[in-house]
Amino acid sequence: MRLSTKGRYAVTAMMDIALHEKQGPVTLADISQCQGISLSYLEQLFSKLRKQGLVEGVRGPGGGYRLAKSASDISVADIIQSVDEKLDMTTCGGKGNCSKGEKCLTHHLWFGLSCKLYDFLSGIKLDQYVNRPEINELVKKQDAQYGRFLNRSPAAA
Amino acid sequence: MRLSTKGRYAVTAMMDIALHEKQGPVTLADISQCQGISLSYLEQLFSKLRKQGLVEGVRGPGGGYRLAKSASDISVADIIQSVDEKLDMTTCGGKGNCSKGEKCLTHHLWFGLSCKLYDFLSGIKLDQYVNRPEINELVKKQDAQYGRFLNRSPAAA
DNA sequence: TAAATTCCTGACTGAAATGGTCAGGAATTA
DNA sequence: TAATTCCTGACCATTTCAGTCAGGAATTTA
Repeated sequence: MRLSTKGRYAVTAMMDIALHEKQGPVTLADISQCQGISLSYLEQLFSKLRKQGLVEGVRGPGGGYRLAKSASDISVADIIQSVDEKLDMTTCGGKGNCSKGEKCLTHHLWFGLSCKLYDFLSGIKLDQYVNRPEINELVKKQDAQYGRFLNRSPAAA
Repeated sequence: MRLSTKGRYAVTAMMDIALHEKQGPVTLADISQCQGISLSYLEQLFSKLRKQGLVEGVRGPGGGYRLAKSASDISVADIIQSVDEKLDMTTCGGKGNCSKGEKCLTHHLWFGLSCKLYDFLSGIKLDQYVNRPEINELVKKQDAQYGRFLNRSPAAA
């Protein structure tokens, strides 16, 4: 199992897109500036997110990334697994052959922990935060601050 | 937040001690052999666990490490925090000044996630696994396999 | 058609964390 | 005194993190 800032960057970026779904595709350049993440690093992360079918890219002016499924179908676990590989803490991958073909002493601990952690993170979907009033306040304020979506044609949405 | 194999090593080692509490102090050499963790690396981890008051060392022959509190008072969160620093996923340390003095877009997400994750891992105590029959089967089998606690004086316990 | 925009890919890099090695000292027991 | 075990600190190879750079492909707009 791995849970680092890499996964946090990915979730943060996905949140940014989810919060601006109505405005059409979101550019990585915007996310980079507003969330303080290097553009090239974002490109690496989105390459993985795209391959996992979480986002789709739109090229050309007015393009960017948009969610490939509904925000209610994208969980934190999905995102972290896309960039961080796995949420499994057993050494045996759940097979139970960790110690000379048998389960090691801590197999039950790690297996149970992995399952619960996965269930927990799977239960947190992007849309749970999109419609909160206090967050939408923040979104408006910060979009104005950075001048996002000012010269965008309405057709893009 | 960090959740890597380092924390898993620490929890695994603590579990080993908890499972052998009745036999007296457990040597790092035994843990190293049975759990497949480098002895010197264990020494580094236990230096931190000791400083956090989770274990106490007993020097000299017949020595080793024992739990400094009851197994029911030691959680997975305690152990991971001892070696891995923190279980906080916010960039601001919970202060809410992540974006120019205000909360960043994902503050609520990370703050809530950190709290829930901490509650979750805090709820898992070492003793939950010690008394399970299927685990005690494993312990006996593996202790025999490695010849643990054979030439130990009863006084040690 | 030309230019601008944006995604997309791959190679490369410095810094940090991981996981481990080694050497040696301190306390305790036999 | 000798053996055992904790304890400390320095050191090291490898991997991961996070970012840079260069350049190409698709698309839109002028």
